Amino acid sequence: MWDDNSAKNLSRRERQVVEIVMKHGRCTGRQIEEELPDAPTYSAVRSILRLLVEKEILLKEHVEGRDWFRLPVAAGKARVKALHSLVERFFDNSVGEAALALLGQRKARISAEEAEKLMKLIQEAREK
Amino acid sequence: MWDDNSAKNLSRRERQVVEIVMKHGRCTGRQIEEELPDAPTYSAVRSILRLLVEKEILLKEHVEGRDWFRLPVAAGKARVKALHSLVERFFDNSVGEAALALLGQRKARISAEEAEKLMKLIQEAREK
DNA sequence: ATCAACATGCTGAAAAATCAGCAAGACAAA
DNA sequence: TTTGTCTTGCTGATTTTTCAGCATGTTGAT
Repeated sequence: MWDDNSAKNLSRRERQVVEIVMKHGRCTGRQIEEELPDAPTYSAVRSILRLLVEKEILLKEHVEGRDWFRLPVAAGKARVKALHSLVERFFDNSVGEAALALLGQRKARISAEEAEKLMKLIQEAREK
Repeated sequence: MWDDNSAKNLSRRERQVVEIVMKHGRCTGRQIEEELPDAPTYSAVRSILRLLVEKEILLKEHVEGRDWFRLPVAAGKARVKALHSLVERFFDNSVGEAALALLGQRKARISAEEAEKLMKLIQEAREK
């Protein structure tokens, strides 16, 4: 299910960094430094990033004198993968149950546009 | 949002163990040893379990001469928590986006009953 | 009661992860 | 050019995690 480069085998800090990158799509080292809980020095952040790039878990692009880090796969794919894994592990592969849990949260708020798209998806996913 | 006992701050091995426990609801040390990738000795597994219990991330029940480990919260709550965490981490807290990703999967199939409930939830979550 | 086959907790060593300091490169302004 | 501010990679020390060995406790069969 998960190969060795997968998020499953990352250390705590590595995981935190990858999650930040996932959230934004792409980040600079400084951005990560800001968002990291109990942030260490920028040097330390760079060390972790260097490791992650070496392991090919992130890739680095040098643009206008700055390094940008992002996932080798499209962010969208990575997210879907994470979601899929969670549904498998905790919801016995039931997309419906997971969706219910997700939208059933009291503070769940979605835009009108999203609501419309969701309605359409539900119709499509509905078993005939 | 997350206190120090949260899954967010677990080390690699700790996380792996907690995930196995989550999957089964409750396990013995031997079960965990079996399912752990690159499993170390049983002693090592016990050490990790001892740590997790100490941190109150798992709790231990002694039944018929064996220790059983499980989550302190009910499985249902743990699921919602995991889902919530994923939405926070990967979807920038957007329930709508996560729901779209979830239901947008090609193989997503839901029952008519679920579809109905979901429609209702969407109406409720929709921003006026 | 004795033995074998388990289970368990503790301990300290080994390995991995984390981190700050430092030197150096790029760039812009003075 | 010189200065100041940003960037980056590397290094090795510190801290955390991981692990196996060992002593002890429990269970159940003979």
